[in-house]
Amino acid sequence: MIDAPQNSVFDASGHDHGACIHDALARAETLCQQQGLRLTAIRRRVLELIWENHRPTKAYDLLNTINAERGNAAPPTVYRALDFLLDAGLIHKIESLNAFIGCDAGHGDGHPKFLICRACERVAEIPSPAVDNALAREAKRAGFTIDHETIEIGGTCAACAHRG
Amino acid sequence: MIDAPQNSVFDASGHDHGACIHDALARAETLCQQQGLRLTAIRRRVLELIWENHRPTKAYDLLNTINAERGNAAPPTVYRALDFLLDAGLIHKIESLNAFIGCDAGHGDGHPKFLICRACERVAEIPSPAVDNALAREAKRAGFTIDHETIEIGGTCAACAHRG
DNA sequence: CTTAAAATGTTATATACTAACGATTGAATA
DNA sequence: TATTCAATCGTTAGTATATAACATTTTAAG
Ligand SMILES: [Zn+2]
Ligand SMILES: [Zn+2]
Ligand SMILES: [Zn+2]
Ligand SMILES: [Zn+2]
Repeated sequence: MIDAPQNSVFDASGHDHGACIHDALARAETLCQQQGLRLTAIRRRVLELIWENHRPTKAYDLLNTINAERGNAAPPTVYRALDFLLDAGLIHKIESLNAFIGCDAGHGDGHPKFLICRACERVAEIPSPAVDNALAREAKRAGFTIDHETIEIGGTCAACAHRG
Repeated sequence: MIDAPQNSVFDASGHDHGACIHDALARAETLCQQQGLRLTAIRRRVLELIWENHRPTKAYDLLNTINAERGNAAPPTVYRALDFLLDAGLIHKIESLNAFIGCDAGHGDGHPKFLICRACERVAEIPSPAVDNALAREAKRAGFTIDHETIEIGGTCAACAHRG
């Protein structure tokens, strides 16, 4: 029997989730300060909820939580916060799930790419210069100028495959 | 001044659209015969409308057209046809647009990949073994088993860039 | 302070999709 | 050919996702 690979992007062992959330928010604070953006209470709370979940999170789930806490949120409340966080690069939208996930900067210099496990719903944001380069070549061949890439790979992570 | 490249996947010059639609439907008929699938009137008409449009087409636009023609279509009418066509591999869903486009078999042996021009809304389905291989390597590194790939590249096609 | 821009509250609506169930069609087979 | 059973379709209703429009509040700058 073979163990799931260590160092897998899906490997959650040794994940201190409290620190994970804290770090993500600290990064957000820093980025907003640097860029002169305002991480208001709502925006911060939405980002925090997404990181607490640490999975692709639906807008209306956020809405329900916010409403339970503050009682007066309508869809625009959440969608505006999400738009801000998207523009700031603090979250990504997973188009194939209509859901949002915190950016862990895993895309590096390139475009974001996601491995999405359908079993555990976890998502890994992976860098891949090789993929970016291959796509850049294809685009060039077609005379196409790339603005944005949606790359979402669905399947099964090592832990879930191992688990059966 | 540089002309847009010929042979671009976006190059529509010399495109006989009547023949294009006809060929797509003929391919669909053949495939369904081979696979024992039933290309019913509704399914055929939905596929035809998508090819007539030759752009990512929204479910409710199809619904409105069908309703104008037959008067009695509800959302399930169209969504069932779309599900059938998706399962048969005759169309693809563009997740980032919530829209559907005819499969021109451009994905070859690999997973479908799309270049999507935001200016003219045209879509090119491109093969790219290099991209597939690079993604396969990334997945293997993570111990991840791929089921499905959503690869949608947004930007500007050569003709639109050339046009200004 | 005053003021203008940004952010939020609020209501309403648009768009995308699915569940459930009965009616119809059509291919297989008795 | 009559039976029958599964696939397809019609219909109603409801859920899920997202945005438009405008009023009010908050914030930062002058
Ligand atoms: Zn975490
Ligand atoms: Zn998993
Ligand atoms: Zn055509
Ligand atoms: Zn174009």
